[in-house]
Amino acid sequence: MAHVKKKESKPWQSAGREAVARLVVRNTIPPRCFVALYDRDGVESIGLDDASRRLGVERRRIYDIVNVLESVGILARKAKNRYSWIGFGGVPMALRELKERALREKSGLAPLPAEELSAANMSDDEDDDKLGDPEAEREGEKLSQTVDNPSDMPDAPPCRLRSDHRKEKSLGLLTQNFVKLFLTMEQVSTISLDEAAKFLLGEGHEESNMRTKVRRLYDIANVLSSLKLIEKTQVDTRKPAFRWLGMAGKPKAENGVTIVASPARKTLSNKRVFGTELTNIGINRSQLEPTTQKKAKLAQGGADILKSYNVAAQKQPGQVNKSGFVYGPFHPSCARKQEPDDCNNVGQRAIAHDWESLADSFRPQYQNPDDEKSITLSLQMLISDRKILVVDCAGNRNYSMTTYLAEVTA
DNA sequence: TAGTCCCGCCACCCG
DNA sequence: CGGGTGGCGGGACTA
Repeated sequence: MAHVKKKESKPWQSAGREAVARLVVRNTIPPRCFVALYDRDGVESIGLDDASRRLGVERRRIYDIVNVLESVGILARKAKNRYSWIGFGGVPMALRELKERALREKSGLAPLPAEELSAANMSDDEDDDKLGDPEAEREGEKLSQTVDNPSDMPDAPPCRLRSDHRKEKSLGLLTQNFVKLFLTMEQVSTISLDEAAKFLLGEGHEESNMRTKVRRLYDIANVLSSLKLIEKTQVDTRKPAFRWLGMAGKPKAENGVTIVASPARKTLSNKRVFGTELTNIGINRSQLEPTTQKKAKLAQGGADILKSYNVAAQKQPGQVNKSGFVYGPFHPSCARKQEPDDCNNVGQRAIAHDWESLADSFRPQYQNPDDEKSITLSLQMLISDRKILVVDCAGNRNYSMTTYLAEVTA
């Protein structure tokens, strides 16, 4: 549709804008901040307004992030302005689903049941609920935004061309297609955004389309990088490429304890040799279907994807009852006001695995100044699946940092 | 200078 | 018509 935009340059956008001014105007957050905010116990429902307010960014930015997160199974849309948090437990199944679909697309097999609903046949709501739980799906019927057959003629063909066009260019679908590229390429371990754009755009694309697509891929890649699903590598001096990490980017020891990576080595220690991850399947990239054909096949809702694990993923074993913890001497009101890209104080579990950094940056305020002397935060962190226990130097008082951070960011 | 990505306009859709 | 959503591309910034 390529609407024509005539945007006047804002004064603060002019070439003479100072760097300081840009810092003030800057209105984005790293996606990891979003995840850091919500990836913990007790988070089940996410409001976009709430996210926008708590992260201090404009709503528009939230849309981009949640669309990508939804595409990889971390979020599920429940209703307008509301998402349910699935967490990283939802990623493996979402990836499996994507992989399976990519395989079927490649082999020309009949689509999965959910795929039989092409984007053209699917209402927005079905699409929205593709990652949702059964509860949300039932709710979806009430929230239906169907655009099918808006006319009064029962036999009239559905009129949805524009929405289809919009949908097929959606960031969510682009994310899934981008991920599928990783899941189906074999002979190369990395892919540049230019390459990805060419695959996703197909032949005969204009330069402007390419630029736009690459812009969007940057957006997506940044989110996926923050999730540690991919990592940026430098193929040559200028052209970066991205390598698939998959769930390998989320190290877990066999006993289920999250491995702590130090800030200095985390970018390396979290790596996994490409080609060994479960999600990397062997398909020659050259065998990828023509993009036009692929688009049609990819335009599916996948309403069955996460139904089964959605709820289960939110309640993982090994969790400690939150009520079993008591607050330490910290005052929960120590606000999380730091640099926009500093999310450590919001608490992270699976994205950064950077607990040491978290400990370093954690600066609690003490209700009683004497406590600061008596309680040295050695921050031994006993990490269960979703809990961090902060043990004081005496070793006899445990505080739930997760609980604490929940309060801080509330 | 190419790569990166912030930023917000505005089209689209629905109630 | 208003509000939610999000595609899109200009252009500032960075390496």
